[in-house]
Amino acid sequence: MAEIPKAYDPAQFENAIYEEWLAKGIFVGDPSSKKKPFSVVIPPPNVTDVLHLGHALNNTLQDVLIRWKRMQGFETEWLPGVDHAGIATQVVVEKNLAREGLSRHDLGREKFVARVWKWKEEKFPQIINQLRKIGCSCDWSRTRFTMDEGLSRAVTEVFVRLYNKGLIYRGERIVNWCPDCLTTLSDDEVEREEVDSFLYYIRYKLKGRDEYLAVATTRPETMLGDTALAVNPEDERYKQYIGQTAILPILDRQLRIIADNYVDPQFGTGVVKITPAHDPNDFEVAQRHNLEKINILNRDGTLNDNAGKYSGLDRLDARQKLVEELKQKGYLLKIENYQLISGTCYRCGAVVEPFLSLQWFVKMKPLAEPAIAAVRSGKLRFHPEHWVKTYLHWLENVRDWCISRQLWWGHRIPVYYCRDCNQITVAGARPSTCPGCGGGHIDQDEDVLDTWFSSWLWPFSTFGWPDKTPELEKFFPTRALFTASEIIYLWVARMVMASYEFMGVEPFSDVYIHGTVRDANGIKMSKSLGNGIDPLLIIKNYGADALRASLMLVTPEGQDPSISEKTFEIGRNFANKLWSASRFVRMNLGDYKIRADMKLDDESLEMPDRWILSRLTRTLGLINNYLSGFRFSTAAKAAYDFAWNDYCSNYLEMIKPRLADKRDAAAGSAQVARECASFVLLSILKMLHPFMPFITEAIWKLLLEDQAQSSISTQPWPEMPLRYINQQLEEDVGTIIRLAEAVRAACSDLDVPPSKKPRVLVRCENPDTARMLNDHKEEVKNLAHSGEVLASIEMAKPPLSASAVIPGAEIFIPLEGLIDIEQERARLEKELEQKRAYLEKIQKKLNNSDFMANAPAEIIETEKEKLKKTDQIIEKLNKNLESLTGW
RNA sequence: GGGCAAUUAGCUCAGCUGGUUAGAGCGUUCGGUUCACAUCCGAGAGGUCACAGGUUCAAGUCCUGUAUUGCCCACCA
Repeated sequence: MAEIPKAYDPAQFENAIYEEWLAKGIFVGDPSSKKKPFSVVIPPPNVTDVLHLGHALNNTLQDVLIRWKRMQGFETEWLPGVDHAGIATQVVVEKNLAREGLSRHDLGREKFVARVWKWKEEKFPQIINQLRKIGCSCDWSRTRFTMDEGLSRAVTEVFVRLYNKGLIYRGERIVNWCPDCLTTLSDDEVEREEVDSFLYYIRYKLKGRDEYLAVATTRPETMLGDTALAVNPEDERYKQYIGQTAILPILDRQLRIIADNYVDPQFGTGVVKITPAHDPNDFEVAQRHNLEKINILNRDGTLNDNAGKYSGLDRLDARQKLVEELKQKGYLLKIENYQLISGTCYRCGAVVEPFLSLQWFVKMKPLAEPAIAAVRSGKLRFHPEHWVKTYLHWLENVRDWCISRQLWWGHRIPVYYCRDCNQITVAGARPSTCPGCGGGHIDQDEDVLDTWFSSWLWPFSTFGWPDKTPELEKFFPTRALFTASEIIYLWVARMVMASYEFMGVEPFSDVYIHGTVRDANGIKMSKSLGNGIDPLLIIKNYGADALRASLMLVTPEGQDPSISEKTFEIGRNFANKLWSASRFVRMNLGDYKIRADMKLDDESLEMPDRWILSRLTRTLGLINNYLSGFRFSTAAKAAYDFAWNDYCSNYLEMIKPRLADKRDAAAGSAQVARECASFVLLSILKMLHPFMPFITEAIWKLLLEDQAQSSISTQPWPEMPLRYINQQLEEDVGTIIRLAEAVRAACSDLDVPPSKKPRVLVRCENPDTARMLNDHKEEVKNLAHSGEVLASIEMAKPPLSASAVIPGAEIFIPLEGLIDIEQERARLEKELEQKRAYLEKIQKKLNNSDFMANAPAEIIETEKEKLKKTDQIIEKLNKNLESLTGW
């Protein structure tokens, strides 16, 4: 019989095991299966770059759930894929081009897009490979990309449908403009930060009068686009000026002075310059008052001809020069320091400019309603629950979604313009002739769609929508979505909206929001900071299971995990423990062969066997509960504790002699121990498999030589009938464990070397305990690292012995010649002191008449019981202490 | 300016619906080459549960306020 190799070396087996899973087709979901479906779609990673630790966390969580459900007998489908990530990818590729001294304009649209595709062809397989290394059980036969043919068709279909329904419109609006990326940004793509800036006070002369009105502004250069001044209609200071005309300094443009409630009299001077083309508020004011909108910016952030002599300058340079001129000509009153909230491009960091342009929008209010109702009615749940507030806040205040982007990488907007008659056609395919005039001069809209316009369809477009496919039928709606909180608005809420609009149902029932991975200093891991950890490096150094188990064990539910490379030792050590324990069981099997479907003969089980089965049954119940409630970390810890403490430290230690006993007389007992140890080990492998798929599969194969063809991945999830839970047994073994601990502690305190193997005498309070201990001397000896054990109700304390008290029993360890009286006295006194403090605490409680009057009877009873027991223990400690005097 | 979360041992975190002497891992101290595992085993030290009030017989756990940290949202020029 082959033994399990001594060293746990994950690199030896991980790749081969993954290949085998693939070859067996275990991960492929079958739409024609009769089993109940359980599906998850991956949050498609951006094709911008390879995966980081955050992805490892995100995907491990999904894999744990999917593997658990697969073992539970569901038809599972975990659909993988990658996102084209519009602006993000375009920017990355442009930066790459820049190193060759080229811009995208040097290449032209077609060649540039080809270049991005090339990037995608490179990164895509790398990302897939990483997911495989991590062990993700994705259905690779259904891998999708947001710009592949099918998904592009879905995008066009959705655009056309929404347009025809009146939910997509084209309009002139103030949008966020990135002068470096040369595109519109949605509000969600603009990052806001406080910056130290200035508030400039400028005076505007009134027409035909020698009076001035002072105006405060943070962006003085925008005055070149002013078309009015505004005051609050209730502001007594300025009422008299309403309807008059002011003169714009430098350009001498005539500005109406209007009244609008938007103006806050408390802020600045109470007079606001109105620049309709470059401020969203001013735009609104201009609409109300029918003001002219003068655009002073070019797309690249330089000023245009409307700026007069400042034309051609960058807006920030122009600001300096203009302020200088205002100062010289006496228009500048003062400059104050001011904390400004500045918007910057989330991709390139450039200062975003409010910019008047013609864009495509989605009307969001009607789409938001069912998405709000879904959460209110409980059809859609968040874990942790508090995220519903974030979700609802956004949906309830949702604004129309600007979906056009002036980029080259993305889905082209399916809108066609006739050069001859200006007719607009929105269609799935380019019309050959204009439906309006029959002419053939047709241009497609130059812009592409926001990247989220494809990802909001992800849960159903990936299954073939708009076609009615068997996959869609079987696996949609999906069950759970795993993501970080940053994209609750950008993605999660929009998926819910799209699903209700096009599928009439929510896309998933549970949203699990996990934290963001931070480094040991609590700083968010990011590429730019260089504090990231490469998952592949961790896999190389520690193994994929160590990576996964560590992430699961240390990631607090719903909070950010702090992770350093050392974190992965936890998982690695645990994997090693599991390996070693399996090896130990394996080497003691003799001729016994484990079968995957092995059953236990309950009748022949001995006490430790029945105990570990009781513990196993409880643990499985806990894990099922935790996983059902998306409490992954708690579930992982329960499995970890059971495997390490109950199974390795206590059970295996207790049965060691039985396992190793080769005498004929012990054959039966030894065989039962082998069977039970094997059975529980198999259960441990199964319960750990979702968390640590590789090592559990590897050990599975080593243990089940004859059935090496089977995979643990498709084994049924372990289930234990509740009758295996045995409270009395757990208490008895609890007594044994406490006894052993007391012996070990005494020996350690008194510097008795373990090799000494001292005898242990136990004076029990009742005969049952004594009988139980005498019946299980071997177990006690093994756990206590002691010599002979003898228990009775009238055990005499031998002279010169160490003593200890546990509930229900006193322990004496004869140590003739070894014991240091003073040491032992000190031990007992310390113990006594602790018990006295405890006693005092209980007494205080019981002396409180309010407590006695109000607390439930059972609580009072347990307190009284505690008092009694502690009192007895103190008495025994005192006696044992006294017995030390005179030596 | 709003909202959300967090604050428990040196570090990272458990502690569910209030009631056994507040736990784990790492680190630390001491002791161990017992033939599964030194990626291990055993023992110990280490906590006024951020602060201040309150509810209660009883609060780490519930309420209010404060402080600190982090995140999200926000068109006051």
